[in-house]
Amino acid sequence: MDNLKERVTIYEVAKASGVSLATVSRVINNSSTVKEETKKKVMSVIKKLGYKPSGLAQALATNKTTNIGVIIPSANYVYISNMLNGITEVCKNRGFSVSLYTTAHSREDASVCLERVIKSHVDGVIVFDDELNDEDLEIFSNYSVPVLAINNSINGEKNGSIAFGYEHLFKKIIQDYFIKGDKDITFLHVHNAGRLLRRIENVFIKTSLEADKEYNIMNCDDSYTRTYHDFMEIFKQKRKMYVIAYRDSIAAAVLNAATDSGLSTPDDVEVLSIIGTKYSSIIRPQISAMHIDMQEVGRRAVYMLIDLIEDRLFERQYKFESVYVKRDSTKY
Amino acid sequence: MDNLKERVTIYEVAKASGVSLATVSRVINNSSTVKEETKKKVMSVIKKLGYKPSGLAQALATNKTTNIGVIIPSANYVYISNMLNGITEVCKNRGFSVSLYTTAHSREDASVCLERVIKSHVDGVIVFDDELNDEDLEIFSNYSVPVLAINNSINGEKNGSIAFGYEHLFKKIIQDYFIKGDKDITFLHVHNAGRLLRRIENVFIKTSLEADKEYNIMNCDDSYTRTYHDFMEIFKQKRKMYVIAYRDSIAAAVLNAATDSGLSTPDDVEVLSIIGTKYSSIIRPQISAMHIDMQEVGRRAVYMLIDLIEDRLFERQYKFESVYVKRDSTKY
DNA sequence: TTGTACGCGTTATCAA
DNA sequence: TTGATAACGCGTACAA
Repeated sequence: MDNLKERVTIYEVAKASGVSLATVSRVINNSSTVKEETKKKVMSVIKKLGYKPSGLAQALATNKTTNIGVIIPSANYVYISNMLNGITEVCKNRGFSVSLYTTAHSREDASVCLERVIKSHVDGVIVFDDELNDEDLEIFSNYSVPVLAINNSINGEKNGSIAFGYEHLFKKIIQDYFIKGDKDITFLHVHNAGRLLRRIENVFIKTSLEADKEYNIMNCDDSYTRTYHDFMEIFKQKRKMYVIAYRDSIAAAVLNAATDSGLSTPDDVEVLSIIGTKYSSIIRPQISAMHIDMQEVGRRAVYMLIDLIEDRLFERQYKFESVYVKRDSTKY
Repeated sequence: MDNLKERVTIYEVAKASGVSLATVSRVINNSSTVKEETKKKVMSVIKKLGYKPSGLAQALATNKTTNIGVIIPSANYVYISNMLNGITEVCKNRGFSVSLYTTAHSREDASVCLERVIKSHVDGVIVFDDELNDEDLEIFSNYSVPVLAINNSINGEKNGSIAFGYEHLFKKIIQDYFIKGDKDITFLHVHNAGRLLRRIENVFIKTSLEADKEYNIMNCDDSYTRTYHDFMEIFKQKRKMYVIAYRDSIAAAVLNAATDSGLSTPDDVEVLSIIGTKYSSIIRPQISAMHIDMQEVGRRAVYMLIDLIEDRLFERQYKFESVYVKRDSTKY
């Protein structure tokens, strides 16, 4: 047991196989032609010594890390981990490794996070954190790090973006409900849940005003338990509601509270989830929700980013349109 | 807009502030004492030029990357993303970055994955993938990379491990049910779901034999939809079952199928989920499940790994005991 | 086909 | 308190 086994370097391989380190380098990179004989010899020495090139030194020499950074607010949400899975899948196939950075909704945090990404020399960054603004992201342009922004606008030569089409569909759902529905609509406002929610909230307000309808905005914690308890109270008084929730777990809190208060869905209480996941159809009653395949978003993001890195991304913008799946939590 | 802005190096900072690069290095590392005056000058130049030290070059020089690798089968499961969140949280506070590697249940994949981790020069690895065996993990010892294995045994000087206490509790639950329960128990066997499930399955078989009870093992896909459909068929014939599912979504599939087949829970159908998450209590009927706080596991893993890296981890083993929470999907 | 020598951006060990 | 200078492990012109 060598417990202080030092890393084998290219130099030792060279010495052991009686060639120069340049030749070893050629062998491991399959670059210029090396005589078959020496190649075999070198390879066998590499195997025998268990030599693995240092990614660090390679990166320093080539100015490429084959490492991409992923910035997310938190790894804790289902739709984010779906996306993460798509990202890691493609990265693995394309020979990139993934570095994870979370901002956790804190502004001070964000700048520290960005600094670290710069330091780490990633070849490119996928940003899925709409609390980061253009100014924040500009730092990447300053260090010429390509950025692919998901659900977040960004300008610059070396950047691309993936947009989510929620607003248009959302507006249609609301308008449709104004025509056919029989309840006031309550929008659950979550503090610090990102700009996407705020944008949708604005669409909600605008659409309501245009249709000359009553509407309610209600503050709500981003926690299943708290929301459940809040609605247990609310349902003591209000017995008819159409509630718009940001995510499935919040929607489930409302639905469970309704059921536990003896209300029926969708007759008394209707709930729409904005960001649907697989849990939309697992939870009963099944939740009507808007869906975007986040795993596919993750995959696409990597494809685009790699093209960006290799300077051949021509379509800088990509849009994922959401799909509305009506289930049992709403009438329409 | 400089769109080909080169990275500023320590050398340029030195030149611009009229000192040697050694002094600049001292300033950024707060190492040996630098005259306050020159220090200020250098710092202002650093700010003006927007200099950020290259993590790569630092790592090469110091042989420390402040980067840890995390190996997981997939990012797509709730309990894994919970753990991931704990990991990233602590890493951020301790100044480490996180590189994510997934094996996705494929053996060929695994070795490629391990190679990459070695190449990337991480200071340590957290392995949460119980399909990786000791032999696989030995590669890390060979390159003296400290490993913290979660739910996976590992030996060696530079290693630590976190174990999950599921078996003992599970055995008690089963034995208890044999005494009070009124149904045969069916264990859902998922192909390739890891050794944890296999271990628990073995406990199940052994406990059943000891108690001289009937038991059933049933093959099952790791998919909500498929399992749901399978059980819709099963419930046409069998009307009384106690089912043990690996995770919440599978448990939910059984429960929903039961409900949709007109069966009642827990009178007709009882379901136990082995790895409970927050969805255990969101899904209705609420799922009786065994729980381990995976976020805390993630945090602890990082603490232990960093201690390992810094050679001061004295308690090499840590065990998280699971807790059984009886909810509405079982009688006991 | 192979080897020499320099560069990548740092840290660290000497002297000064 | 500072400045040369040698590592760190590799890629790559250029020369041979």
